[in-house]
Amino acid sequence: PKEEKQQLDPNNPAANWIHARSTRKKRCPYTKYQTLELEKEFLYNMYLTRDRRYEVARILSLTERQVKIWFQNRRMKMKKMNRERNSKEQL
Amino acid sequence: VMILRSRFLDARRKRRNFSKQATEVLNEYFYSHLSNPYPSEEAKEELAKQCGITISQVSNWFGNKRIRYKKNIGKFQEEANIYAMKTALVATQ
DNA sequence: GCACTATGATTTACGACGCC
DNA sequence: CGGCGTCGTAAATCATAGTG
Repeated sequence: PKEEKQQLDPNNPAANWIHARSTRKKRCPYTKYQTLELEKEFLYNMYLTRDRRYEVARILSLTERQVKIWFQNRRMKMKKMNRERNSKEQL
Repeated sequence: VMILRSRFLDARRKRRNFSKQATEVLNEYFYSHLSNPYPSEEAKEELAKQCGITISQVSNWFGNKRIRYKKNIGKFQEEANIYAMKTALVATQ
């Protein structure tokens, strides 16, 4: 039938899905203090103004880009937590 | 407050390994889609249902599997052969 | 029990794409 | 157009489960 496609790569199982950006900055875990301050700021408001972002970055010795991305990730985390919470309450 | 909160959140790291059958299902999908092991949202839903786990857990499993496979293909060769043979058997039936 | 590995989950950092 | 939004992911790391 139609299993010939599988045989195309026995030893080379299509390493096509190897992305790997060589220029990407290595992940560097934030300190407890940095995380705590970021969480406090997030509690205050989930979205940063430009000025708050500048301030937070300065205080925590992070770049504004890092702070921006941290908030983006944190919002996604919250969304995921809410999703799980909702599905549990449905039982 | 934040300490209590983080403790609560860390409790989620309590885990149990997936059942043998669930791992079986996930591996079958992974090795039969080795050229593109990225299940669609629908496929994830189906796998989650079959395995009795959440969609997030399916995503986590594939994320971990892809990177760990890529990092050491040799280590997974035997496993890959087993599942390749398994799907080949199914195809002949 | 203890050291070590396997494994599931979480955390940084982007690319792709969307909206204003 | 630029910049910040979400979404899905890579890769590293964390924390615990499993194993010898």
